Formats: sequence, C-alpha cells, structure tokens
Amino acid sequence: MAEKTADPGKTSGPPRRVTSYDVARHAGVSQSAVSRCFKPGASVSKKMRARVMKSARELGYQPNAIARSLITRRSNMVAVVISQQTTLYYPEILVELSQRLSARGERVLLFTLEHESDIDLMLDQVLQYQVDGMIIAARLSGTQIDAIESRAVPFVFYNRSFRDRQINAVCCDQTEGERWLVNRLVAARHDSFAIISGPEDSAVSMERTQGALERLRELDVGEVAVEEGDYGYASGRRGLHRLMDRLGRLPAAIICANDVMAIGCLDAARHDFGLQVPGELSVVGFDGVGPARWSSYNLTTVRQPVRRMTDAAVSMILERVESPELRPEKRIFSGIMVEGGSARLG
Amino acid sequence: MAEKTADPGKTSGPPRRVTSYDVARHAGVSQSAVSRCFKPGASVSKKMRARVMKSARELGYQPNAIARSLITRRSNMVAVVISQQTTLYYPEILVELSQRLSARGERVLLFTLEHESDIDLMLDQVLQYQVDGMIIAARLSGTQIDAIESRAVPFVFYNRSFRDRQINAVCCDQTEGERWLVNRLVAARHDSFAIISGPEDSAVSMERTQGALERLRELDVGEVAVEEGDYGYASGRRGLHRLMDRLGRLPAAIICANDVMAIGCLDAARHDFGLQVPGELSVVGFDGVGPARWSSYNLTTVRQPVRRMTDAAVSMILERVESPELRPEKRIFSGIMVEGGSARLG
DNA sequence: GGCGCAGTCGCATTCGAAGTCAATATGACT
DNA sequence: AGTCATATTGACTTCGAATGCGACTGCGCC
Repeated sequence: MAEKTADPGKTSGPPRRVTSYDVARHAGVSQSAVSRCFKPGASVSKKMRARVMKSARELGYQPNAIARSLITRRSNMVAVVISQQTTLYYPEILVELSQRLSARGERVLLFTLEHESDIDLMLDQVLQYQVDGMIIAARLSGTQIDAIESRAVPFVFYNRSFRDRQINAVCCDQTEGERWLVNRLVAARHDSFAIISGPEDSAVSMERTQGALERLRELDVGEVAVEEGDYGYASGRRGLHRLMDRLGRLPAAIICANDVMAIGCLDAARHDFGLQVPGELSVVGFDGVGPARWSSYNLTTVRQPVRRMTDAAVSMILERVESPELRPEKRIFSGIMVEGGSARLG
Repeated sequence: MAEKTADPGKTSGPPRRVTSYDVARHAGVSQSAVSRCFKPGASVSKKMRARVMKSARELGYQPNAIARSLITRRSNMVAVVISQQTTLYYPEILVELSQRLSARGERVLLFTLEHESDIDLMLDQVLQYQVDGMIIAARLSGTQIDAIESRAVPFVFYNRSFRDRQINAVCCDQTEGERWLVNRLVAARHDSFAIISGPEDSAVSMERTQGALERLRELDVGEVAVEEGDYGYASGRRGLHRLMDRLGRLPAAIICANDVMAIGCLDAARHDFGLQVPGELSVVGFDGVGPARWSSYNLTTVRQPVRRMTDAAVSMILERVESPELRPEKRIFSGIMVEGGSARLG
C-alpha cells in the first residue's frame, strides 16, 4: 500500500494534500502518534510532540476536519437557519452567533430560506452535513419539527416558541414587552389605538399583536384597528395610509410589530401627512434595531437583549450536543424598554 | 464485523445512523448500488433505483456528506469570511451569497472576524474544513494572502482590490462612483467641499476618498477638509461637528465614504445645527443601503449592484473550483447613481 | 534480579460513501 | 441459437484521522 506514488499520465491530478501519514513518515513515527499530537488531552511525550510538530510545520500539515468528523461523528458545525423575511435584524444575530460558536470550537453552516417551500429540502441538506446541532430562526410546521425530532439532532428555536410543544427555544418576551408599551401609552392618556402587525403567519408578530390587544382590552380601550404588514419599511408606510383610509381619523397611538415598520409609519406620518410625531401621533416599535436610535426617529421601542439571547442559544445547543438526554427548555428574556421620542409619554 | 450490536454498558451510545449499507441490506443489493442511486448521472436501472429509493425512504436514509467529501475531495462548502464592520452595514451580501451558492449546490461556512489578530487562526480553520473555496470580505495582509495562495484553495475578494497584485476580486468601482458624485455636485455649483472618510486602514474608504479628492482637484475646487470616521452612524454625526469646529463655517457639500455616515451627518445637520438639507447643505453617501431610501433621508448616493456583484463572486469562485488553473481576474462593476434629495442637484 | 506499574507507542480497525474493475445480465442482430 | 456489444451490478479499495488494545520502555521497589 505505498509505492504507487503518482501516475504521470494525468496532467494535474488532485493536489495531493499533506496527510498525517506524510508527517508520520517525515518524523519517523506512526500515524497514530501524529494524530495524538493534535489532540489536546492525549498521552504523548514532550519529545514526541516536539518532533511531530516540527515535521508538521515543515510540511504545512493541517489536520483534515472532514476525516476527523467521519470517525469522531462530530462535525463541529452548527447549522443556522434563517428565513429571508427579517433581514434587517438578523444579520446582527448571525454575527453574534458565529462569534460565540467559534469561541467554543464550532462553525456556522448557514442555511437561508428564500421560499417557505425550501424548508424540506433544506432540512435534508442539514442532516446530510451531519451538523452537531441547529439553531433555527424560521417558521417550521409541526410536521417539519417532527421530522427533525425523529433524527437525533439537537435544535434550538430562536424567537419562535410553541405554546403547545416541549421544545428548546430562546425568546424575547414579546407579550410582556407589548404590555409595557401599552401601559406606558395608556398612562400617558392615549385614548385610541391602532396596530400594524407583521405577516399573519409570523408567530412573533402574533404574540406581539395579541399581547398588545389583550392589554388594551384589559384597560378598556375601545375598538382597535389592525392593519397587516410584512415587517418591511414600505409596509409600515402603507399601514398608516390604510388606517387613515379606513378610520377617517387619526388614532392617538400606533403600535407596530417591529421597528422597521414603525419607522415607515413614522416617515409616512411626517412626510405624507405632515403630522407632528409625537405631538399629534405616537408611534412605537419593537426590536431595538440600530436605526431606531437614529435621531430622525429616536423610536420608543422594546429592545431585545441580543447578546444574552444568542449566548443562551449557543449554550443550550452545545449543552445538548454534549448531553442529548437533556429535557427541552425555554428561556424567555425580558426586553428593555427604550423611551425614545416617537411617543408622548409624559 | 456485525454481531456486536450495542454494548448495554453505556446509557446512550452513538445513535447508530442509517448508512448506505443498511439501505443495501434492506433492499437486498450492494452498497455500491445504493451509492450510485444517489448520484445523478450514474448507470442504474429503473428497477434498481426504485427499489433502493423505497428502502431509503423507509429507513430514513440520507447520504452522509462528510463521508462523501472525504472520498470525493469536495466538501461543497465555501468559506465566507467577513469582518465585523462589513457586516453591520452591509448585511445583504451574506444572504445573497448564501442563496446563490446554495442554488449551485454549495453551502456557506461562515467565518466572522472579531479582531484583526484572529485572521491567522481563522485561516487555519478554513483550511482544516477543506472548503472548496473562499469568498473574503475582510482586510488581509500581503503575507496572509501569500499563505492562502500557498494552499491550493481558490479565493475571491469581495470589494477589496489590490492594485499591485494579480488576484481574484469583485469590486464596485469606487473611484468612478465618487467622480460621478463630484461631477454632479460641482455642476450644481457647489463651491466648497468636505469629506468624512472611513477608517484609515480601509482600502474601500481610501479609494472613495481619493477618488473624490482627485476629481475635486481636477475641477479646481480649493481646500477640502477631510475628517476620519469609522463607517458608523455616530462617527458621521461627530464628523460634522468636528468639521464645523475646524472650519468655522459650512461647506456647500459633504461627501461621506458610506451611507450610514452620511445619514449620521445629515441627522447632525438637521437636528444638532438646525440646517436645511439640501437647502443649506448637501450630503452624499455611498453604498445604497436600505435606510438610504427611507424618506427621512432619501440619500443621494451611489448604489452598489449587490446582486450582480454577489453573482459574479459566486461564479468566479465556482469556476475556479472546477478549473484551478484559471488566471486571476478582477471584475469591476459600476455603481448606480441614485439622485435622492439630500443634495441640491438642480 | 525480578516484579509491577504507569507512561508511551504502533498496529490494525473504523467511520460511510464513491469509484474501479471485473463479472454478469441484457439486448440486438445475424 | 449463437455472437458480440452494451448496460448493470457487486466485491473491494480508497479517502484521512481517531482509537482500542497490546507491546514495549523505564523506573522504583522489594
């Protein structure tokens, strides 16, 4: 198994990468020794390690993670699945996740969803790559979750909770945040409300919208108009236009299911209707994205504690990679009330 | 090699994944047959394929991409390397790249750089994972590029060009874009200029700033003050404050090295100095990010053709995966002039 | 000197799919 | 029916690193 060096027939065969055997031969030791030298806790003498490392350096050897994964059954990759929709906010999360994971020796294998229908194909792909775990920030159906569960891959949902399912999830407490907002607005004597929600099929939007509606009802605020948006800037603008058409008058406050729509709504109020915000209309959002703090907007909103949430997601997934038998767990984080200047709070 | 089913000693051994052998046994065929059924162009009879696929479905078999990669020497993963800064204000590219790559059968393995010093560690990691290629949107030193080149991994730089190096790169023509902006502004009889640049060590910022300065000089515009920023919103604001301090008067136009700083500058002008924009001051940016189109800003800027650029990056990297002998190539794209309302152009 | 022990080391096997090559099955055609 | 070309199939080897197990070393101790 050795003397077939390289067939001179091919013009350019595979580049013949440096393997642990090459290093072993060069250092005059066995392949196992080389392998052990690259494993932290292994039983290797100082002399051996020095010799092997020297050869490795001279040959430019890097252990092949693919081969390692095959035998250890551990790929050191975590799939991160995100849907297109909420693009303004998620890149931040992606970077956070990547940094936290790589600090713990795992890489991010990215899966983006263009269409809902891609989910099943994507799931197959994820499984093929033998990822250690997955962090999912996308809407999955019950059957799709079943499909994942049937494979032994730990997974954590990010900002998707399922009331009726025991599942790992890290969330921001949407309901609580909305209740805070409503409380503040009502305390400041706003007497009529409208809502610009996210897409119907977004669980997050549902929780936010329902949370606000519920509290408004508890506080005996009358009819509340709800206009559906898609989380985008344009839909926030459109939302205000539609509300004005429908209601024929201005509500005292508009609660938007996210910051970007709140910004769109605010821009429409000021530039399309010439309104003073917060003088004639209060607008609030949710998320605490960067632009919400820009002084043209200075949005009153609830900021998600992204750091703590990504931290939690990473910890949860890695704990479950180590100990698959751990029970499902939901970690719910309170948002941070940001009293900006887009709502009259006095 | 079979009767050692599972040692009852361990509480939970490895979950024993379904392999091609399992499928083969179940279908009463050989492992090779199973393998062939999952390879598009292979020579398999219809009957065989049907039988194997049925068994595969029944057992829930998915080919193991890790094992496949080991033997085919093709991981179907492309490393995307981004530095912290790039991401925050340029999030789209990551999603775009991911979607284009996955359409062509490749996944994104994400590497984010927190500190410059992480680059070498990261490079080792990238190589260990045997990625097919890398797309780099981060600043690398000459020696680091040498290091990559010495390994046989194709790579493409995104928006980093190296005047003195033959290297694969996809760029937006920063210089041309700035010259357009300057031409437009000067044609509209702006007579004094200032610049808020990006960080000193950013090649992109250098090109933009130099491009603008050069054209201004050609057009015989007098002294141009340059203030350094860091691409962030706050530094755009700070930039204007510093300029006012230094100059004691208002320039007719301020050219910012990116949109986010232009937005910061614009906010400072309006809210900190009570200025009319574009009435009393023109502000222009570069990039064409989403918020630049929001009606509070409606920025005059040069939009990078993100779609075409990511497309090009993906094509280039994949071409080079297939044919490593291809010569280095730079593809430079013209930006798109966006005549917003943040500059007086009439 | 003999014994036990811990620390190292190498042999051989393993992970799961792909591809080579030879064997067989199929079909076309005389 | 016989011949030959072609299409399928299976046995076996390969990719590169990790690891169980047995072998060997050197040391301390009786």
